[in-house]
Amino acid sequence: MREHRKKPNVVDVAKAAGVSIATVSRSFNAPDTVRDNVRTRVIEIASRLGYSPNPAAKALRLQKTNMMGAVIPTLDYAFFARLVNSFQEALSRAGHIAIVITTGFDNRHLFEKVQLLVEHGAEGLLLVGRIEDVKLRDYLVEKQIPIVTTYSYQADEVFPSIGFDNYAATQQLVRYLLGMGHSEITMIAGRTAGNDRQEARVHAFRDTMAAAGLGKTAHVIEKPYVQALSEGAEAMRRIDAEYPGTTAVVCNNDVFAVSVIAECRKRGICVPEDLSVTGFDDLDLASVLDPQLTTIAVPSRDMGVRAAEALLNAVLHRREILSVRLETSLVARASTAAPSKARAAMAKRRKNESGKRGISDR
Amino acid sequence: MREHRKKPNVVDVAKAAGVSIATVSRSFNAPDTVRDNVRTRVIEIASRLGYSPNPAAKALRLQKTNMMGAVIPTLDYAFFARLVNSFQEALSRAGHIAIVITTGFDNRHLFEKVQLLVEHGAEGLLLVGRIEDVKLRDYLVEKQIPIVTTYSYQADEVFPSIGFDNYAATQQLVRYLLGMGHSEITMIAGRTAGNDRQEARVHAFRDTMAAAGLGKTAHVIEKPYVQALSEGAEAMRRIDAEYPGTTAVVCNNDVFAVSVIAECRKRGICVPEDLSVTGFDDLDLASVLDPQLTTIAVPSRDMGVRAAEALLNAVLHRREILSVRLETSLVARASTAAPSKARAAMAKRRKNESGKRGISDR
DNA sequence: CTGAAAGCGCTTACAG
DNA sequence: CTGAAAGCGCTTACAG
Repeated sequence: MREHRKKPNVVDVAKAAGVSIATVSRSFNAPDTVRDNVRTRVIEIASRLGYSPNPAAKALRLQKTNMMGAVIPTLDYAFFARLVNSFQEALSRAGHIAIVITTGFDNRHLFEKVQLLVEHGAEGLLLVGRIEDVKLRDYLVEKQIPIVTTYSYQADEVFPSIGFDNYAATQQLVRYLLGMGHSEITMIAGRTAGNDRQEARVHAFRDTMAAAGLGKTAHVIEKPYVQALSEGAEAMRRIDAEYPGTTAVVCNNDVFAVSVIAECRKRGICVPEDLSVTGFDDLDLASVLDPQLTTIAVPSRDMGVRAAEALLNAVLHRREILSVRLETSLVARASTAAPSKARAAMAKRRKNESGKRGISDR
Repeated sequence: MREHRKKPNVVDVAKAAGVSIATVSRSFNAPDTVRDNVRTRVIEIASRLGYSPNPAAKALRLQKTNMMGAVIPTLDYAFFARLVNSFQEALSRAGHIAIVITTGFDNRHLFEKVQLLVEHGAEGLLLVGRIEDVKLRDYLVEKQIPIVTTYSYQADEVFPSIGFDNYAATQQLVRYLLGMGHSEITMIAGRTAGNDRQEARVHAFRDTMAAAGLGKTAHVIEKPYVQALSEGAEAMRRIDAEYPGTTAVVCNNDVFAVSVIAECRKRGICVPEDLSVTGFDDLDLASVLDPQLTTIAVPSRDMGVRAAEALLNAVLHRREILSVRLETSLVARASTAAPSKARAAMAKRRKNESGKRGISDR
């Protein structure tokens, strides 16, 4: 007996209550302009009929959807899940709602995804990282949609960013390792193509090593972010084979680091005695691993909340969105230590050899 | 010079192209009913003007928003993030989009959250777990919104569910431990109040232990899901103090398990030699921990995809949503082993004592 | 192939 | 305090 009743609208409620549709509307949206007993009856009847306002009609009339969009690489990586979670929470506190879509780290379709959100009514947009696609940039400027890019802070950009300085964070980390006495370091980076955050970190790494006269013993292995849990291990095997003098591995996310540490365990390499390992992001798990992970703490929650607030202010009060540079911090834990004598010696030997052979990683 | 141009609509495009608004609309929505050169020009002009259809107007006219809602406890737990991720991916493949909202594990406001989604245009809903709130149940029935509850499979429910059998999964796990020789086991459960999944697992645990004549040495500690990473450790400290005869700890999620293992390390308790530990969910990290975690693999991705498909079929083709019972599997890894002799002896001693003292956990 | 017109369900200025 | 009416921006049956 599943009859398909048409859902009731203002007209139905008005008829049932013996008032005009204006009064029905006002009973909900301007309660104090309606006589008490009338309002009470209208609301009573509306709820009995199972009335709820049609969102599309309301949005059309009010020119307001109360929805913000977020396009992110994936929710399967805790960092982004956390970002979206705080974004969404902050929005819903203001009666707004988040519509979210993922790119799967494939920015070729970023434009499409953005359009999809806009065509579904997003009034503002949270994106991740710098927008490289020129057509997308034009589109966003043209449409004048409030937008904030998160993750990387960048001055002098058309679009406001709420993020942190990836270069500085990596620099701090590398200097920390150098200070401990490491001289041959390998970075496991995500894909740098079209990814300003990874690019910045790779540059910071190379620059900092070069400044210390260690340009020759600064290696970079690029790995996709997807399947990070197996890619890290795979990278570790390459390090063992190609850069055995490495005494510290700088991973550009915590998941790579976890994977590297697991692989080390398998191979009998002790962390941090034989090899120091660092992560990036400071996911919750970083502090329960064995050894606990030295990493960069990144304000993911803060980014989400601030992005939400900025977009709300833009949409609600026409307020301009200002870029914000948030701080990161180096969290020194147990996965890093001074290189052991033996390893250091090996590193030195290696360094000389590769110097002779003129090996470079560029 | 940020003039605020009104965004162009069909009328603007029509004027600019010298056609009627009907032709503009048709150029996009029924291209082959418009003469080639006319259509080309219209589309050209539309894109030059930066036209894109107003989502609210379209939704109102078509009575279709192409949006599905998901209300979940949080995105900060990998299990739910994964669920939503696959849900959202499957939806967007069909040109639909997900709007998501979290409850923060507080189901008191579930009804509000559901309403928020509906009032923003959700045409179908993914929920987690059994719906206890009677008013919410009435509301959903009244509104006839396609809905699927995920996580727990339940026959004989008004609302279709796509999930698995929590009771059976836990039963399998406990039997596995019993088969190894464990006789005193403690379960760390999430809050059972208003949570059918936790309830089912606690029941399965008690029943299975009782059936083995071990009702007296089956302990349950209830902990909130939030901050699972510290709650697990806290629970472990209680186990050490209150149930020292415990030789196996059954954690109702992997994060509890990780936390327990970390606490054990701190206290010099060897896993699995001194203590077996199991998880639930089989998060990615379960296989890179040390020791690797014995856990229950749960089809979170599959749930998300199937929920999306079911809702799409319901909305697009009026197809009825059928409940689906998915399989879980026990993944036996290194965090479980037979109890050591010494521990077993201690467990036995403990058991006798508590038997004498008539201690029970009910 | 194209256009004029109706109507989706609201809210609100205007009039009373 | 209340109602009649306009209009938000679309799509589509109808007529030509």
